[in-house]
Amino acid sequence: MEAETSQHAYDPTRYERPAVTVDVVIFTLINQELHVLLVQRRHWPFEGFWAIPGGFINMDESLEAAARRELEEETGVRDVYLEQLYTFGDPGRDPRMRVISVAYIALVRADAQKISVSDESTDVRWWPVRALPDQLAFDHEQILAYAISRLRSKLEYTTLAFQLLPELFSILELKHIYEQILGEKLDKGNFYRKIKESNLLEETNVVREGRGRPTRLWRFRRDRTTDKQFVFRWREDRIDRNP
Amino acid sequence: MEAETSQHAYDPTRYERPAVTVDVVIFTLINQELHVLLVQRRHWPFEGFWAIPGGFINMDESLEAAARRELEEETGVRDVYLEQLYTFGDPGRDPRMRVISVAYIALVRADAQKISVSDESTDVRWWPVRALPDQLAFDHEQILAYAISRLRSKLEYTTLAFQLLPELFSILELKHIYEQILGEKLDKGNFYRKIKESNLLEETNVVREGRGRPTRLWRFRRDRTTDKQFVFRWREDRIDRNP
DNA sequence: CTCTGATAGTGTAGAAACAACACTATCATA
DNA sequence: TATGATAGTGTTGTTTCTACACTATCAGAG
Repeated sequence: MEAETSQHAYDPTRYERPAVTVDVVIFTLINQELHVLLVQRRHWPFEGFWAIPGGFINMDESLEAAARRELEEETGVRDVYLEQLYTFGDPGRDPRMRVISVAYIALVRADAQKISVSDESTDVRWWPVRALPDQLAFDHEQILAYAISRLRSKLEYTTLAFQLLPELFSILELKHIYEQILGEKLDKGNFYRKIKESNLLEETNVVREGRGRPTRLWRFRRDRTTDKQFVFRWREDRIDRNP
Repeated sequence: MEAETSQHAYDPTRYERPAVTVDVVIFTLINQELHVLLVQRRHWPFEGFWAIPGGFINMDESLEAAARRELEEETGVRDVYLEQLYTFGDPGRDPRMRVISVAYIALVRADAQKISVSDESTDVRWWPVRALPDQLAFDHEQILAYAISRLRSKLEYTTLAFQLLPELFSILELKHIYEQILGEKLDKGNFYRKIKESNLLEETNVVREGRGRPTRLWRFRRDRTTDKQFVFRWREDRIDRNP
């Protein structure tokens, strides 16, 4: 039921309204390592602290559209993977006013990482998730921790990882991403088998020359005619608890 | 970054704000069948339509507190399982104004199901999820469908089902819940083994007399010293896609 | 030209998990 | 004491997982 918990029919002036923002946790791979985009705040509160990029929603755009707008403002990237993460709305999380923040996760390809500093921030940069700033603005540590945990757990039963790779890639590069995000080593042979059997990849005849034997490149099969789920193993931390 | 996408430092009057509501999809078991609580709307818009209970958030309560308040208003129940589901905020989902709705899932025990009609609704009742009203108010069909799908997928890798049972229950009652929510028959022997091996249950010496052999009752082990994940199988629809 | 190191990719065997279903156990009541 | 009903266990063939040994193909060193 919407807008009618009160005793009488709706009166739009009766309720004080919180502000609603959209924050976007933007991940990418740089040198095979998982990074996240943070902006350094110019103003009070949390002046000088690093924060997850975000902003107010417009009244005529959907939440996802707002997230895409933010994403494009920060990175110039369109058409990336975007997923709603969670909505954070504790009173007092912003000292200025009540703010409800709908958090999104975005995955940006390794080959599209130009970023731009806005007027509201003094700096923008990619931070490796293994070495983040000590403190973030607002409750953004909590948001970021939850985003990383969600990313890990989703990686195991979705095709998310492909969103981080360029069009063509080798199977061992893919394995490297999994190892990065899951934070553990995977068996080469078993990885090969699983990814091949999953039928998620399409072989190309592109080959990359390197030090050893030439590397066959593959692309993600987008027609989704996959035979099997692509799952590594059952893991405790698959459980995607709320924050 | 909060509240600072504009060109200058924050001016609270500059932005129009959406209304924010919390909707709670409340599940329970009645006669071993999964039911959901819906209220029938008294006023425009969607007068006479069934809707998910919900209401505006207060400025000084957290989102979860608002959800618990709604839940208690509708069912008089406290201390139930409550989880944030998703935030729905498309413009136009409410004809009166822009409404952002944070949806929650609640699981209510089978033995606590008293409900009360509020002034805003003409009726409240439990609907079996297998036979819901044809049309719901607002975008509530979408919310409800997503809630059911989330419930199904979470059931397989969490201990959610225990939230629907009374303190003591038999293993076959538990199996019945799983069958209800997953919508498929499970093998008795395999279920026994899995649930026993999971070490999630604690044997009691309470026995229920019935038609055949007496039934041993169990309780959910809350100390969480579980050896193993409790998982039925890998299923396609485990993937918990966004709506 | 052949050795070596580096990368790519395959084979395999033991272990564990799964699924199907047959089987035993214990009660009430006819 | 037979029968039906519910509770609970055993068993077996199949699939999946994991660890790790193995083969393959290249560049460059000697």
